[in-house]
Amino acid sequence: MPMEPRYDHGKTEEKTYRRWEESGYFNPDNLPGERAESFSVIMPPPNANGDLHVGHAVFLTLEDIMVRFARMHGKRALWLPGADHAGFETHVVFDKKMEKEARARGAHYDRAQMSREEVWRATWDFTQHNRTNMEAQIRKLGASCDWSREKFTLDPDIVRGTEETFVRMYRDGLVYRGLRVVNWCPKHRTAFSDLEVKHEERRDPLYYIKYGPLTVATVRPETKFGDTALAVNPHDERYRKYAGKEISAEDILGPITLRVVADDVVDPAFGTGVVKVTPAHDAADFEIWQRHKDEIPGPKIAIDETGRLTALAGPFAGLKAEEAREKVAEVMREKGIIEKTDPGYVHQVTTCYKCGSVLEPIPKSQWFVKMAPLAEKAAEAAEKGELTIIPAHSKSIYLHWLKNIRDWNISRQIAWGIRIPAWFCANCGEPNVEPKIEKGKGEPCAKCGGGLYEQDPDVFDTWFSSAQWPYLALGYPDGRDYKAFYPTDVMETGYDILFFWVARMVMLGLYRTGKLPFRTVYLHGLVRDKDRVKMSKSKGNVVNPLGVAETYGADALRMALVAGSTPGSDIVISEDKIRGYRNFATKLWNIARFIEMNRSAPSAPAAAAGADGVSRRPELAAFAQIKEEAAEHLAHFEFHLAAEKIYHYVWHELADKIVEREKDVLRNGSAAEKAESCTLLETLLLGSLKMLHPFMPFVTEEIYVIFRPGEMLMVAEW
RNA sequence: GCGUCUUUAGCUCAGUGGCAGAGCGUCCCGUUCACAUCGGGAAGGCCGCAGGUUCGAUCCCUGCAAGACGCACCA
Repeated sequence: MPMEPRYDHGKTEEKTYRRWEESGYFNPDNLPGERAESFSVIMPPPNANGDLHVGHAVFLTLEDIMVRFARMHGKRALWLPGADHAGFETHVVFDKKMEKEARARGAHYDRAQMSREEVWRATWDFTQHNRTNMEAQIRKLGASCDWSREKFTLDPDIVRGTEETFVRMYRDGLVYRGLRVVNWCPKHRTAFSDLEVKHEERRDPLYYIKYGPLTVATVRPETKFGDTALAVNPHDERYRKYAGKEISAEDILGPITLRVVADDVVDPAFGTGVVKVTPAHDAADFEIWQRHKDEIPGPKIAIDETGRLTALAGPFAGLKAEEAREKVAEVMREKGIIEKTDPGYVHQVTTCYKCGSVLEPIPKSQWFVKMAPLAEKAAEAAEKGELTIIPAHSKSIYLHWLKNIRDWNISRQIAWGIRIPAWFCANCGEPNVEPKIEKGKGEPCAKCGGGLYEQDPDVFDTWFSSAQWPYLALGYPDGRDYKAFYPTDVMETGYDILFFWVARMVMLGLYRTGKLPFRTVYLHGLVRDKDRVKMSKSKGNVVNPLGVAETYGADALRMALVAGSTPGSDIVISEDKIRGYRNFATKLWNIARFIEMNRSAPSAPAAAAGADGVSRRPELAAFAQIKEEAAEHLAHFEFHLAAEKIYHYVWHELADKIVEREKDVLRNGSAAEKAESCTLLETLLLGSLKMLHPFMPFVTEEIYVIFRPGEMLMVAEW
């Protein structure tokens, strides 16, 4: 049957994927032949809260290339797919969806009107629906992952494993309950880890406020209702006489008395060299209090969880902190307490990475992971070279972070996630991680002897369970897959989650399994448009990978994402580039069509007849050279170099030179010459298809089956 | 403040211690040919700047400049 004059990806991609999937070869257990060596990659589970975006297409392409290459090299290749419940991320997406739906009904959505169980159930349904949708999208891009092993991050065994890790870490002293000033978002009403905050530059007035004989410079006069002390540097001659003494002052709500403590963190050169200590609303001040607990009072809550001033603020109670600022300053000015105001002070504020709200530091008891011992081992693995990070410079970024690490707050005040398996005594509030608790009853409380408990309402930071994904998804500790495929070979993901995810997987993997979860980390960049602008929905410059795959074919998109993109640097993509690779698929199709027409022409002798003469042809040696170089590039994770080399060979060598040269032979040569020519071209074509298959799996498979009916390129030898 | 990266053709990016590359764009020519989703050809570069190492540097080293990003409790 002659080949279609045009390659129509729309007609064939879905069919081809189905053929792969039905073959069962995505599952390493079903692969043909003896396969002693295994190769495993865990897919970063996409968030089950929306459509795939082009960033997903990047990692699906790169990982698929690795896996297909390994599979074609006779390895037991496993690529384990998953879906992420994505705790807080999904919480936010879900809220937006509910708000939108409520607005459409002319109603108002209020999460507080729903019980925890209702929220959970609705979010569950939402993610399961998205998950199905997402799986179909992953298939469209040609990902050869083993669907029979697919995991969800809330599968019972994952939840159990995560809880177990928490309990073990608690016993080992690596998890503790601590009262800290946390990063609190007054809009989302939850705390965040230090990674989830953004620092933003602001220009605000700096108020110089009189405290009796001393003056303090601050940008937040509204926090003064939470003041419990003043602090100066112990070496500051100007204030030595005040250190350790109390000062009295006329303040906004009447006279106050504050003790002045001496502390090294105070920079004599900044402002007046005197700091007001507000332990409830500033992390640094909280630490000053911790160092001077015997001398000064602890946190006084002047701002609540909604970001409004409390009763401590007297007439200002109920105002949002930012609204109150200038009002408080105004009254102080009237009372002559403000010495001066410097209007243009540039400083950093921490904001919510999701909504941009200025975060309100407030003191809360949360669960923290003690990072230093974990980080030390994670750093050591990279320093010793047991863990390779690509690109190499990422290693210094990784190490820099690990060496300056702070403890990790893993408590989140939302419903969607894995609930923390900790209990508080109903009587005295003492936290307890150990007792066997059924329906709130357990062993007597160690502190007060009570036997009734309430479970911590908080859930884990999603990254706490994600950090355990490689070994939990493989069935640690007893699973067959864990034994066969752990440690995995490569972790391929974006550089933007090096700390969030990669470093933490290394830490918890080492902690729990004693082994690195992967030997190599490959980091890809962010996708940008052709003007180098980061893609975002609000800018309207997003490339929808499914739309592109629809228009130009998944193969074209894949090549466009790989070619010209070096590891760790951002990926620039444009429609022109994608179109270029669509043209390449067409070119390949036409090369094949030309060869196919000639070999099946009535006058053509059987191709095999010319085989003897072909083996000596210089084109074969040249091809072998190209193939070796491409393999070398792939082995070194230089996907872009391999892609370009193969592209260049197929178009500018095979098509432009070899095929053109052979045309003459095919028209005018003897029967033997024609046969040799056919064999040569077919050999080079099939070899090229194999080389190219990991990059452009659909079109190559589609052509291959025409030449080798009944066979499958996916499991051919590379 | 600490750290990382980038700087190469009009644009977006590869690359190499020994004549500087691709895609797109531009210009010219070409469809009875596998392919106009194509072919042939052309123009276009102080490889950011200044030093150093070297027989030789776009590449290695140092400094500088510009830009991007990450980390960070100066109120």
